Amino acid sequence: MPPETRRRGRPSGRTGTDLLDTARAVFLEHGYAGTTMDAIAARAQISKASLYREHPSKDALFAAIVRAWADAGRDAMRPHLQRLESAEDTREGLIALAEIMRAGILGREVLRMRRLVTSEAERLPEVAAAYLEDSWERNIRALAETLRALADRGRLRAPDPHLAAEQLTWLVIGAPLNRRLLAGTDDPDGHAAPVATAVDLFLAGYGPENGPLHA
Amino acid sequence: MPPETRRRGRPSGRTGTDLLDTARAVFLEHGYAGTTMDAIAARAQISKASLYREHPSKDALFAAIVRAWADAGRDAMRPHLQRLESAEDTREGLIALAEIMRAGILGREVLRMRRLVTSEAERLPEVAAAYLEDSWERNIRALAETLRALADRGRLRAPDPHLAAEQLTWLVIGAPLNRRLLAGTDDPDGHAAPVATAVDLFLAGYGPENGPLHA
DNA sequence: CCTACCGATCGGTAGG
DNA sequence: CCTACCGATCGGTAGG
Repeated sequence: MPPETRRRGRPSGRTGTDLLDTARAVFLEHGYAGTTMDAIAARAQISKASLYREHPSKDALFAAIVRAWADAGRDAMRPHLQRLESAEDTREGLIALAEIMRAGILGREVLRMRRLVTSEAERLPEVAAAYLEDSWERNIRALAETLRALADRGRLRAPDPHLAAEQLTWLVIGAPLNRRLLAGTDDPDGHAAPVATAVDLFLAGYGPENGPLHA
Repeated sequence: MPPETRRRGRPSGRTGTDLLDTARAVFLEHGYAGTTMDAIAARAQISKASLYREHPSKDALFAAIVRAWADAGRDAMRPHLQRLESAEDTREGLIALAEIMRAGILGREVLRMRRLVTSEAERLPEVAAAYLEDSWERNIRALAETLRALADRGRLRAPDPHLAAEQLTWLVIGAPLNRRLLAGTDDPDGHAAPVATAVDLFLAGYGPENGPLHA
């Protein structure tokens, strides 16, 4: 029997990052309280004792999952921001970006992760704070830098790029995110406003030759 | 012994609406999973058996609490919308309304209730849907009607008042709501943008003589 | 209306 | 001898 098959001295189940992915799936399916360490261990094909040796408690495991998730999502928007920055037509570039932001934030996994972190935010404030920073504030700042760059080239007028970035973001995702968080998962979001309506209001205030925001 | 003291034939603990208020407080303190029916019964000074006679399950009790809460919050914005509609200065009227919306939605109890409903939304979709309708969609529609009335009197230009109402709402509360939901409760929201920035972007698009939204 | 109690299952840890 | 892992079960508590 070849040593690869025997795997002597190597764990046969998932550990490390694989374990976190598996555990995340279980948490997303059943929620925090509904998830048992037994279920996670079973899914990962390790004993509970092994699970506890890697993560000393359920809370610690959850924190590790959120950290890994937020880490993986860091700078996820970078390439799309690059495309916006070099877009011929600023309005169309903004619409394309807005479409990607909306699809990303309203994705099932992202939505469920958000619900999970939010529901435990009071009990585990440092976990929620890290999530907020890595998967939100950081991306807002990146968008703000792109808006500043566009302003520098006369494509926009944005005296406060960070504020503008927040406003654009919430114009795009506020209503559908709220609906998805509170309505069941089944809503195909048929009656969501096109992202262009958000971009047009944004440009009414921040377009290069528009608006009393710069009076 | 006077009959008021004996209270013969009357339950000595809280029932009905009082019971729902008491139970809501316990849920808000400990979250759904962290709340036990024993704790609620004790706080309400009734036996667990009595509690189960009024509400056949923990889920049913929770549903009744959310329904009562959403019901109490219905039309909470009406008087403030009246004031906006008769405001001398539209911008200042919008700012005053925005201030009230923000304060209301970011209140501790409202925020905690929102977290609670959201976290159980997948398990109890009809509860979350009722909450969304009564304490959200309904208020958006009321705001939309006010905006339409202002447009009719030439104070605004709003071809789609419902869309405009949603956009104003999320410009005002999106960023601080997100931060409060994910950050601990301690944040005094020092670095929140003034509501006037939201109103000004809104007016850049919907002001009576502004913007390419009406080109 | 209450005390007492149930079947089951939880997060976490023992010895080997 | 070590690291990696297991079956079995602990004390407490959940909703009903």
